[in-house]
Order: sequence, then structure tokens, then C-alpha cells
Amino acid sequence: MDSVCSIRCFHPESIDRAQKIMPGPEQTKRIALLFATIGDPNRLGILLALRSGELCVCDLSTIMEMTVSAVSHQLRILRHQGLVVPRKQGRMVMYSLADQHVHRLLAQALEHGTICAPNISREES
Amino acid sequence: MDSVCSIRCFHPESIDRAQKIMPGPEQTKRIALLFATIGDPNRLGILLALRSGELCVCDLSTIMEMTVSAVSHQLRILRHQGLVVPRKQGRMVMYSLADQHVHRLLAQALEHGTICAPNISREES
DNA sequence: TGAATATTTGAACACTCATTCATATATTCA
DNA sequence: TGAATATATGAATGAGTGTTCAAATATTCA
Repeated sequence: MDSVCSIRCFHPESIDRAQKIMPGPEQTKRIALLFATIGDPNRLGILLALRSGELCVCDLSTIMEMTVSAVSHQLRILRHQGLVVPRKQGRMVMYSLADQHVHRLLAQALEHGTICAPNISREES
Repeated sequence: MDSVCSIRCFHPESIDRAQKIMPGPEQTKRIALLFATIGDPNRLGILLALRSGELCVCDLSTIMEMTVSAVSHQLRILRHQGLVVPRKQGRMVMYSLADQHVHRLLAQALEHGTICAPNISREES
């Protein structure tokens, strides 16, 4: 952390302005963690599948073409993030999206996905 | 991929229903990549700082308490994802959010961040 | 042209994390 | 109770990634 611009190359007033509207580091970390959780292709796939309703682990395994074990591991992460909720039914466990908030989050995710172009644009190099 | 539920434990109709509303794997990957990019605390911090307007690399380095080099590396990733755009001004480079779409994305991120509770809830174990 | 500054880049290292494999737990059904 | 099934879990492995360090590029100013 030494080379933080020894001489005055920065703009103090811009820095102040930025810091005023920024959330604290701990909240930034919380939000980042939420998005990192959604940022895995398989976890996102699981969530998008659950938009259609309840599914058991085996269903998700089939849909995602993943091992049951791998799905279960990811479901644990999604559970701890409060994104999905389990419901025991006999010997199987039905999973569903935690609440409307998660539904909205995914709807917005899809929206951004369709807006953003394939995005292989490079402006330099 | 062998143990995909050898016996019929799944619900074919539920699986069909899920697959109908799911985007293709390649689009799912694209969306996941976008969220993974925002999912890093330092990158998210940089983006949130830029919500207040243009900032040079050195400003961001000061705000984020990161090495100039580390900031530059992250800016490259954000640039390639089309989230920020550079503008050369003399020997320094001013960065800003790419467009209104990114602004909306971040506003929604903050919204989700305030809605979600500290979220250290565990329901089992 | 040469010194200073702002940013970028590449390689190396450490660390995180998703999957696999084996095993454990729980539930149903004979 | 015992076999079969559905899910969960722990350890290990391998791939991906963020930071650091050193060096390169570019621009301003003397």
C-alpha cells in the first residue's frame, strides 16, 4: 500500500464526492458476496431453473447435467446466502427460491443479460 | 456425470417446465460472468466510486486503498466487460461508468444490498 | 532531449473455490 | 429390521484468479 500516488496527481474534491456516496466496506463486501454467489454459471442455472417452481435435487441434477453431489454442494451455498429454501417431502428435498426478492433479482439479471451484447469488444491493445 | 439419478426419482413435467423458461447455457454463462465481475469487493467498490463521476486511476487507488497496479488490473477487467470507459487526459486516464445501464445495475445492487439482512442465518447444522 | 509522472502489463505466487470420490445420514418399503 | 433410495458432507485435487513486484509505455515539462 506504499505506492498510493506519492505526489499530488489526484483530485481531492472528486475523492470526497465519491466517498460520500459510497457504502461502507463491510456493506460493499456483503453486496459483492451476493453477486459472486449468483456469478457462478451452475449456481445461476440452478436459480433460473427454480424460477419455474419447486424442484428436487435430482431434478436439478438432471437439468444442470451435474452430479447430485455437486448440486447439493451448490445448494448449500445458495441456502446459506438465503437465496433458496428447502422443504422435506418424504426422502427427497424440494427446493424453491427464497422469496419474491430473489425472483426480482433474477428477472433483472435476465434483463441485463439480454441487454448486454456478446461483448467481445476491445478498445485497446 | 454418471450418477444422474439412475432410478426415477425426478419429476419429468417439472423438468420440462424449468427447461422451457431457462436461457441457453451460453447466455447463462454470459450473465454469470457479468455478475462475477461485480462480485469482487474491490471491483464493486471501484464501480460504486465511479457513480459519483469521473475518477483517475490514482484517485481510485486512494479511495480503495489499493496499489495503483492492482487498480489498473481490475480496471482492465471492468473495461473488457464494458462496464467502464477510459478517457485520456494528458498523462492521466479518467475512468467513468460505461452508460446508464451500468448506473441502473449498480443502483439495483445497492437496493438488494440494503434489503438483504446481515444474513448469518443458518437453518440447519 | 532527458527527467519525472501516470498508467499499463507480464510473470509469479498465494489463495479461493468448484468438482469428485467416498462415506454418512435419513427415510421409505419390504 | 434390513435393503434401497435421496440427500448431505468432508477431504482432496485441480483450475481459476487477485495481488505483488518489476519493468515497459506514454505524456508532460524543463
